[in-house]
Amino acid sequence: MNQNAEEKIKQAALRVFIQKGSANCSSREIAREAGMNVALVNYYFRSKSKLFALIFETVMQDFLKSMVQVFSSDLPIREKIKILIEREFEFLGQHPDIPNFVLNELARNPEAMQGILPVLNMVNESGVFDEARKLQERGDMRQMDIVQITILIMSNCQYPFMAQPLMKVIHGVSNETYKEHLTAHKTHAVNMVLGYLFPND
Amino acid sequence: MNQNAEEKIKQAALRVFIQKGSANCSSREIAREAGMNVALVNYYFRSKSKLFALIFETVMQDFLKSMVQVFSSDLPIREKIKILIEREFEFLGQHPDIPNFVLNELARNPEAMQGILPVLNMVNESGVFDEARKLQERGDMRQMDIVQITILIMSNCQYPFMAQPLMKVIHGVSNETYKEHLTAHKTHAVNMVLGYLFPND
DNA sequence: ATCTGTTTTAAACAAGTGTTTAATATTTGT
DNA sequence: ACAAATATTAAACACTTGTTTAAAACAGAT
Repeated sequence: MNQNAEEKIKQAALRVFIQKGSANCSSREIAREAGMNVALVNYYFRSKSKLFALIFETVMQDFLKSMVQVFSSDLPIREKIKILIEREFEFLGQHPDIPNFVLNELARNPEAMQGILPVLNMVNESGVFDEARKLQERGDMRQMDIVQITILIMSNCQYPFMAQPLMKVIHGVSNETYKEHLTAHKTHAVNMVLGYLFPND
Repeated sequence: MNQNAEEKIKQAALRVFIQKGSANCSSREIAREAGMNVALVNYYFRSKSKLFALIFETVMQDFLKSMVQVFSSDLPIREKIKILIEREFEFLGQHPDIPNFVLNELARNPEAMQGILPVLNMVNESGVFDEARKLQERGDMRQMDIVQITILIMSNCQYPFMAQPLMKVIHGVSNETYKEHLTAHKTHAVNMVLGYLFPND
């Protein structure tokens, strides 16, 4: 049960932290979810905040891993963005509450950012930003700050998943039909974003 | 100091709840922020959860008020959407952390939705959804489920504000330059959304 | 000035929080 | 088999939580 216990606690912490947030859950709840004693949580991870920092980094890595993978490929940038959006929708289909979790934690305790700087550097180092800038200089891509392009893409990928509880109550749709809306929305997101970023096509 | 105290507590609660979330703050913190005793919070509002429900409803009303106002006007729907997006950006510029607050609370404790159903009905009763459906039948607007149109618009309005902490650390920009990006982004949101919803223009 | 109702406070309550300690159980190496 | 190291537990620590209680301060009316 050696590594098993540590891993069980990690997975329990992942579930509980994402579902409830770092502040709205207790160490005992994580231990209970893992089927273990409270003291064991601190035995392996020293403190609740250290455990959270670890989980948060893990989530950010999973969150950005497939993104960087797409960026590092040598596809034309149109394809990169298309695949990026499609992968994002696929990933978020399986982990729909991660964007809310990440943005909320970042908004509420800004110190959480310190631990994820190396993870975020992977994105910068992929060179995708420079690539886009070159395309813009050639006039193949709409003149638009890279920051805003990032916002544009992520808005149309992440928000649809984050807004599920709100949309369900506004339009009175079930979980299943909203999932159908999400898969249909993927196409709209791809077409709209690509159409706007590359108006010459 | 009669009504003054009650109002002071409400405003303090609004600030604290939005900044920290309903779970990550204490009644004593709200009382301290209002310059008063803890017991007074419960004297006026019975319990922390009742106070939160009240604040949450207030926020949702402010959040949707200007939206419904635009919907109820008799402008052409293109103009409605344009003005809607611009107002949304203006509103969020002054209350940038409300979307995160709302979506997070809705995601974490779904019972919070019960109290806001009447507020949300204002949107349905504005008739804007029916109006869009008629335009679609005439072929003047892209065939697209109303749910997805809602998602499309709100994504490009709200997410840019929600993602500020993440974007700041990804691109290493300051608060001021990000604000400039946001105002510039408003134009992109309007043009892209309108261009996609009304491809015949 | 006294009575009445309202507002405000300090103090206490039980329950839950993160964390530590010291004792017990279990595995590991020899 | 025994000893050392590791894993796990129950119990306690001081502290914060939401809420209640009973007393005090305050107001307005008579």
